[in-house]
Amino acid sequence: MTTINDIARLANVSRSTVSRCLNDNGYVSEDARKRIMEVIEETGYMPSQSAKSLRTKKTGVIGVILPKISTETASRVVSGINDVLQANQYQILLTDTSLQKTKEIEFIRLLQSRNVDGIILLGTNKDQELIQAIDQAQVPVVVLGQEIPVTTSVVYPDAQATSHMIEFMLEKGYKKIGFIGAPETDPAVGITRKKAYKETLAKHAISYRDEWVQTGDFAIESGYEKMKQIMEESKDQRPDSVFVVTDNMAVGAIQYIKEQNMQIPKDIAVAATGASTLSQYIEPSLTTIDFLNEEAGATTAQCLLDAIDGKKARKKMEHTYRLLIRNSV
Amino acid sequence: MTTINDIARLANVSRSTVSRCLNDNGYVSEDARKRIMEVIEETGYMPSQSAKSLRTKKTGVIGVILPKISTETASRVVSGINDVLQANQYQILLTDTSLQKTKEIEFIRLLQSRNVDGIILLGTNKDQELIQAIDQAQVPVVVLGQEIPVTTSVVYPDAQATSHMIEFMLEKGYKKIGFIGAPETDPAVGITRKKAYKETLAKHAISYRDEWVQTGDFAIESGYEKMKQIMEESKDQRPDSVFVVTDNMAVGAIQYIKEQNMQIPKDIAVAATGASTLSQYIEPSLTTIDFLNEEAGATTAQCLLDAIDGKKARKKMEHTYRLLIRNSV
DNA sequence: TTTATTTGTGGTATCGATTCCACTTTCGGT
DNA sequence: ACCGAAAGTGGAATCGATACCACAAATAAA
Repeated sequence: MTTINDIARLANVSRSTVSRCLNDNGYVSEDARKRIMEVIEETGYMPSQSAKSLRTKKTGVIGVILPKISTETASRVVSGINDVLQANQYQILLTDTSLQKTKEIEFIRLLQSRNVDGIILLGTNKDQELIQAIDQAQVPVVVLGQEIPVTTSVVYPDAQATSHMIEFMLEKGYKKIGFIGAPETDPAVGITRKKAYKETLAKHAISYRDEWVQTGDFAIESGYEKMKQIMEESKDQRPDSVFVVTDNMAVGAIQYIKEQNMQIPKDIAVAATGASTLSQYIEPSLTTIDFLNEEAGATTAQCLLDAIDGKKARKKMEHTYRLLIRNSV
Repeated sequence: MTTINDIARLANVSRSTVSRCLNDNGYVSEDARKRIMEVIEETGYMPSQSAKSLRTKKTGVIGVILPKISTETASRVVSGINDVLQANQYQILLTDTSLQKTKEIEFIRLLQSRNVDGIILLGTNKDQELIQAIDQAQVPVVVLGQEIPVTTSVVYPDAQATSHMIEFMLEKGYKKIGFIGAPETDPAVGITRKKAYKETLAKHAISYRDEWVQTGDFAIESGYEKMKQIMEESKDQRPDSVFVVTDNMAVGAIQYIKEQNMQIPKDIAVAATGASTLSQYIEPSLTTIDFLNEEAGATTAQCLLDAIDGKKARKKMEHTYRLLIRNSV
């Protein structure tokens, strides 16, 4: 591997001059610059980032912690993050917790030892240990998807969007709205959305029925199971519609409903959250909440870059959303 | 930031001893080890990877070059890669070319300047410049998805699987099989699969008809367009089935067929490639080729690790596949 | 007891860059 | 013709680790 010393020797200058030339700071004569560039061209020299960042304390690398990469939401978010980072000459160091919460903390430490300039965490919980790890981090950390007090977080408008969708269903004439939620370990999805569902019903003086409400685990199969449970446990008084907190579970729910030879949305309407590709092409196409994941990722990345540049606002940013009205409601 | 020198000072030893202790090589007394560990615990010290890798020439980072991360195939492959790498203490440095071929070469250089220990490239072409860049790389490069002569490549059994699927269709009684392919810039998908289609027809003495064959651009919409073209250009003698080289385009094709009020597979059967989630839940569920992307990613990662360990076989590995027989054929 | 060998430790060079400082040369202004 | 500033360059310290080497102390073998 050729180093800056080789370049200096071949171009007959000192390595200080080469460095100055490459970083465009300080004075370098046209003559010297030309010779240096030629030698670099010939040798195909590339400066060692390890050496550079040892000296400058900057790596140009951002750590990203994901619950699961092979998920449409995650990969979309990463895509948005990447767009912004790449435009700013940063690269992504990827880690995947496989949904293990302890790994989130582990990776925050690992990434720091790898000298990343900042960390983006797709949040799945608000555990005290996690908050502490974030608080103690030596580099900026921005969280997407959960509101974390000690740092900047970009959150989805879970409450607002859920409420909006429920009201849309009410307007459409559905008054017996069921709900398939997620575990409370995930505050944003598990708690906030359910709370918004309940509150919106209350606001419109619609009674809440326990047997219409179930909690799934994000898997498509779980949507199927929970829908089945709702229907079986409420034979006397069935819901006329159901709001599901993820598209995937909604797909499972639809599968069950179809198997029972019921019509969507005539016999039972289904609304969901996520705007997955699948939601668009399933039969019937799903009315769902689009959280614009790429955009959210981009925003998060921009927040991190701002934080790195010292504009540490430690703010909470609520992202936008839109309702995709299709054929399931 | 606390460094190894701080630890040495606080534990009353030299930094050599701290290093030996941390890397478990050379002799360290129980007494010294205990003191060092205590100090490390107290300070939360983490060794700087920049310094470490400047010295050792190893970063523990693998560069991954993707055509597009927000794609089910890519994210699945990355998931498989990550499983293997994480188990071996490696991290992924992610880059995304947004399908620009020049960026592949750019990233090969960029990743090297970032001192990655190896590179995995999800191949989209076999251009001479790319092959040259791979050949000149200073670190092992393993390519997935295209056969590149100068290095180890893991390839999907495009020909075999396509042929298998066409024969399955023939057995089912479809003799007028159309084809929606991809551009020839992608040799594996664009050339190999089409060649296998033609050869399999020939083998069974079935004539090939130009107006039943179209080339799309991977997008769902393009599948729709190309299916439309086939149907409109062959009004006199329509195909009774079509093989599509990606699931997404098949989804588009199905959409068009449904719009024409034709039945699948009764009026026209559709077979595809990719085993996407979508293919499973669309109506009718797609008969498709599953290339087991996670597994392919894992295999590729393992090949790279082998290459890093000096077992540079420079071999071609053909991955497995399976046919998923569902309801569209 | 003497001689090897094992165990334990610190000193120092090194990896490949950046950056500050000192020094020389060139040049414009008076 | 002189002086001060700008332009151009190299030397040396530094970043935070590793690893080789020399050496001392403890232990084992003769």
